[in-house]
Amino acid sequence: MTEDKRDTIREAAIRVFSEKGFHEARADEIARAAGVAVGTIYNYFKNKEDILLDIFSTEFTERRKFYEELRRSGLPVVEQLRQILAQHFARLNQKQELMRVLLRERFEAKEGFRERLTGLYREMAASVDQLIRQGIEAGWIRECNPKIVAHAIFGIFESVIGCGMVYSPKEAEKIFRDAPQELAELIWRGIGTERGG
Amino acid sequence: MTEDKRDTIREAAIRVFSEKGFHEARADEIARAAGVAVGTIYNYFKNKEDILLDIFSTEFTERRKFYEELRRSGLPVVEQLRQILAQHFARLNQKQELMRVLLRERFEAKEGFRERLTGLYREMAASVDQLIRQGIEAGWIRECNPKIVAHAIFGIFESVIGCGMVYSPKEAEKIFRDAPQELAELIWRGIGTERGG
Amino acid sequence: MTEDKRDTIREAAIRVFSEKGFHEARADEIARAAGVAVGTIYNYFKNKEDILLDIFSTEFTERRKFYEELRRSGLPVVEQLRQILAQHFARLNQKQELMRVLLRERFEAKEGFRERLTGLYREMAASVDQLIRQGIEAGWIRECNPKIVAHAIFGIFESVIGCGMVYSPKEAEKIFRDAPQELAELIWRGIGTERGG
Amino acid sequence: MTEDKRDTIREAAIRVFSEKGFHEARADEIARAAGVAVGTIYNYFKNKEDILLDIFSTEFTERRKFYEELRRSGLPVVEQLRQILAQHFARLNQKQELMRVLLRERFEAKEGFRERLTGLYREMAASVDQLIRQGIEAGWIRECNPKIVAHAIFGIFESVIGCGMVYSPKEAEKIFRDAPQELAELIWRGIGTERGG
DNA sequence: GATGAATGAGGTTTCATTCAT
DNA sequence: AATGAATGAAACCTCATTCAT
Repeated sequence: MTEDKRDTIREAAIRVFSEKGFHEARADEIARAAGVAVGTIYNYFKNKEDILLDIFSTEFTERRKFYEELRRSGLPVVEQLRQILAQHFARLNQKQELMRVLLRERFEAKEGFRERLTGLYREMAASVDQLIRQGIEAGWIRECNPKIVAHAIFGIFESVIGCGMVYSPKEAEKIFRDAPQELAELIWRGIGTERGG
Repeated sequence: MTEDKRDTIREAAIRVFSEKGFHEARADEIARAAGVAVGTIYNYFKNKEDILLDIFSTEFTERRKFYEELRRSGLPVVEQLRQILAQHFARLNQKQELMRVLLRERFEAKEGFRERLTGLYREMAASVDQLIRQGIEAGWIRECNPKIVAHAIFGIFESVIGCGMVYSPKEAEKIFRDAPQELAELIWRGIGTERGG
Repeated sequence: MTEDKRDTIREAAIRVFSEKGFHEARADEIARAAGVAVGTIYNYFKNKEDILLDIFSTEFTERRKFYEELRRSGLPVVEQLRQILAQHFARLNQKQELMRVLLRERFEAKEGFRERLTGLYREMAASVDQLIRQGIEAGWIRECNPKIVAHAIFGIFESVIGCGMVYSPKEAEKIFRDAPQELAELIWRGIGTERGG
Repeated sequence: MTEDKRDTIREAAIRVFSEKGFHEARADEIARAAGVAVGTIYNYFKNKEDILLDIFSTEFTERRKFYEELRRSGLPVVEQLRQILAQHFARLNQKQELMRVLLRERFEAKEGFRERLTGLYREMAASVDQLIRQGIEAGWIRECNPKIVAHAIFGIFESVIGCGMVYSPKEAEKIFRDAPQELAELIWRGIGTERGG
């Protein structure tokens, strides 16, 4: 099946981008990592940037789906937020390479390309923003600027990836293990009301 | 004076890197922005990477100095942390372009280069880490993993820059204005004990 | 076949190097001479220097093979030397451009590169050196310092190329025609014993 | 005195050219070797090429003077040739760096520049050529093509320099010591008549 | 006359992308 | 659909030369 090959290439690209960064990643390295010829990449993607965009939109499509399901779930707001945190921390562990790529290349600057990335980003933040608003209305979350706080929460997620790139694998492993609890605690205390969290 | 020229070039590079990102920034664009010829850049810097490294180490040297002065100040730990937050938020506003560069290029991956950057990063995080430990001992900060929390705090700072890059200038301005209070609040609630903060 | 292309590029480079000298030869000129794009050169050679090295080692490999065959031929020493002279003079005519390159660039000085060239050179001289020693033992060649004389013989060969570069083509042609006899005579008288040569 | 400075620079250039070759020699390296600023070089020489040309013409002017004095000396032809050999071998030892430069850069190819160098070269060869003709007429030198032989003699001189560049300093020293006798012998036997040499 | 910081033309090399097989 | 050799635009950087001091 043809979608298979596209996936293979994307996954290979994630590994290479994660290792070298988008700009230092060479097309033939991605090809080698994917076990195909360079030319094959261009049968499935318009160009290198297109792979990166696909990585982002694949991930963000999944997230969007998750947010929508959550929204339709009818669960209490606090529980929804709790699940978002849980979900994010889980992915940080399971998909470290992907997360590195998303973290690093999120501000990729080429004309027209960045707009699409930031668009995806804004949309994702908006979901959390909305949830926070509802939490405030419901009295579970203290009065705050939901947009700023939503981004701060993502900033906290990203700090974990950052640690993973800055410390030795051994130290990083410890951090990855403890971060979910630590940071969920930080966030809940940070945004909850006295009766909430 | 010759240090002037080096500064001029570094400042110009910050503007261009901030706009285009390190990899998309062309040497002659930096030169034009600095009002010098391309060759002149290379009289002051070994290569393009060397400029980026200089940007980081100039900034991080300043930060280190600030941390050290603070440490020697004898101020209570909470006050020290408060000043660090204040200082960081102030810089976020005053030096947006510089902060963008630091945020974006912090994981630049070229062999040997990344090690130096991450070294600077670790060192900076260690200062805050230590402060948190002292805060815990003094009973102003709740029991937590200081390393993880230190990085989370930087993640929160960075989320502001991220906002600045994702939203329109007008929206960004609002965010930059409100973020310091909002996020200081988030952090204090997040890490303080009941009696602290 | 892919070896074809490498050969084509090497031959083109010989023509350009011979005309302009290694340093004045531009990569795109070599490409044009080879009828390929610049990039193609770098699919077959690491860099410009690598082409030059390849020119030398291709030629010197051939020479070495010739010397070895001769050595195994069981021919009398004098006959072997005679054939070496004949062979060299023949090549001076047939491969003037190549010989110019070998003459000119033989002392190319870049770190690590020169060592490889001079190594090839020493080896070639050693073959003749050894032959001269045998000739002395056999009584066909007068007592002399074989190493110095071996190099002198190569110096004599090279003087022909030098002529070819210093005089007009018409004059050069005459020189190339007469040099073999003239110089073989010079050499035999110079090194032979009364009964030898 | 101003001629002093010009000499200083030329001598420094000889050292650097001899070490690195003309093309790899940097202007500021020459300046450093001469103990002057780069700019100073250009007060005395039009450009880098001009220094090389000056090296050649200084040397060749001296040689020409030597040849002319010899010609006017009224010495027998054989003695004149003997002195030329002696003189050349002496210089090989005393001015090794200079000789290396002359050997290496003699075919330097830049348009218009090479013509001037080869002109100097032809002229020098012509002197020996003429001497050989006289030697033939006088019956001291065997019938031969004087132009070819003249160049061969220079080729033999040059082979000594070549040795000096190819072998270790220790080996080279031995060669330099023995070469004059060895090669004078080679030349005399090579070109002399039975009663001559 | 001496200086050396500034200049900028130009060369080597890389690497994303194409396209004939 | 897959291949990978060929392409050539484009970027970094060098370094001979200049000229204001």
